[in-house]
Amino acid sequence: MKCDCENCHIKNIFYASVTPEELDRYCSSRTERIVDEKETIIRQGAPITEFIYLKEGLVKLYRNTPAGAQIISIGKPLDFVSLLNVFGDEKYSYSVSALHKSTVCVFDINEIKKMILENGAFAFKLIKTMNKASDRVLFNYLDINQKRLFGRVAAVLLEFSSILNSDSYELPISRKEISQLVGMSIENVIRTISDLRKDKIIKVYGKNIEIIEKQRLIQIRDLN
Amino acid sequence: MKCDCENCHIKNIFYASVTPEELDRYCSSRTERIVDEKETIIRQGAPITEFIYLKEGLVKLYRNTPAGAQIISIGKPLDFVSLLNVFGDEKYSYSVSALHKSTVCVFDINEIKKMILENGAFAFKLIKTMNKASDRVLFNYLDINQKRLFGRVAAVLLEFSSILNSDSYELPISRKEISQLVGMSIENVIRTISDLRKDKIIKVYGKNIEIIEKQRLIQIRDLN
DNA sequence: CGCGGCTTTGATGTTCATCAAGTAAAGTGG
DNA sequence: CCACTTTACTTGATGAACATCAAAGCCGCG
Repeated sequence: MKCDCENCHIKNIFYASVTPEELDRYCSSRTERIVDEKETIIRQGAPITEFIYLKEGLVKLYRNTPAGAQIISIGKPLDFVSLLNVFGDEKYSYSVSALHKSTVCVFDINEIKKMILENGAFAFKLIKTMNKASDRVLFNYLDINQKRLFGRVAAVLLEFSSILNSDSYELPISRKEISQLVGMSIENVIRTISDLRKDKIIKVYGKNIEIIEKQRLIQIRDLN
Repeated sequence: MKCDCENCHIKNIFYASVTPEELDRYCSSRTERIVDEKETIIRQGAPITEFIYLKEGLVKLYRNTPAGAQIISIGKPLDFVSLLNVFGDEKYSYSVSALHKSTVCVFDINEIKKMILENGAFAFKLIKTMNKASDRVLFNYLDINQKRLFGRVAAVLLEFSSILNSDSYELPISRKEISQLVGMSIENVIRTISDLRKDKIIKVYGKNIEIIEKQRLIQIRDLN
């Protein structure tokens, strides 16, 4: 398989200081895997043997708890999927599954480890990238936590608008999953969406969302 | 200043594969700083020029938001204080201040960067350690979020019991700070502590807490 | 066609924030 | 050291935000 991905983080990180042999090894240690919607990419509790990167599509990171499923983060293209604690732990503490048909790049984790050990520039850029990624997840969570129902739902709708780069899109997740993402009951999530519809801030046809009054939605997000 | 700290993470990380010159450089680039209770160690918004490590004492990581202060995590000895995004960002996105008189070890961030670039084994162990640390913060937050008032307060009381290694201790933080840590109102935090006292699960004299029925407190944490 | 899961709305009760008001404790200036 | 101010703490009362329960419609799938 050729290394033809323009925007690949790993490759760009690697390019900074790479010998031809290293690039060869990088290319041959990589495999692409296509996963269908709803397919599981990483299973909570499974041993960590791979380092995974989302080339295309959309995924959710979540974990099962005694109180039910909890969605930790939505993964966009060019995000690491092996986001948290890949090197610090033996087993995954969360699951990842595809929201759309997606393509992931898979490396043997020992290959990445080797690269870290042998190539300091790669190690440094990887630290930087992983730092940024886990920071984003944590602060997103901290932000959501300060908001109430309306603010949380507005934040989710705007986040997908930003990810999908459109004010009119098909929701990649169910109402129930929104409730698992914002940590509130499904009934109240639905009620909130209905209220936003009744106030003509959004239009809703099933899974299709159209943001009508973006400024008001942003206000609701920021003031609630 | 000598490198005499038995348990120092950085040093232990470094020992794995260290030349005498490297250890020398490590020692000379380190400075110890003693901070008083309530003194600020890191200020949100300040440029990141140092890499900081908590040798002794207790600190809080927090950030200021439009909705008020929010405590992100409590830092114990041997924790990194420069926990999140030290390499990924230009400025600190949170503050750190001392809850007790504390001792921190300070490195020039460029020295740490150099070590990463030049010593792969150091880089790998640092990644591992940072991964674990940010994981702990995130999952602690995810856990707290699934609990209600009683469970959250019980979790905080038990966490300090574990950190201070005793069932009878002086609370290192105020009631208000507990409320900023668990994300609930100060009045309800106080009410909850009072209720636990009335049920004879804990004894309270001002800042002094004595856990009487630890098993029940653990139950309250886990079932609420 | 019928079953199970997802969605929706209404009704009800719980959990929690907020307001109010007072006490205790800790810092401040004379 | 004392009067003064501020900050932390505490309890009660009220209403808002939210979860839960109930019932019904919808949709996909075997």
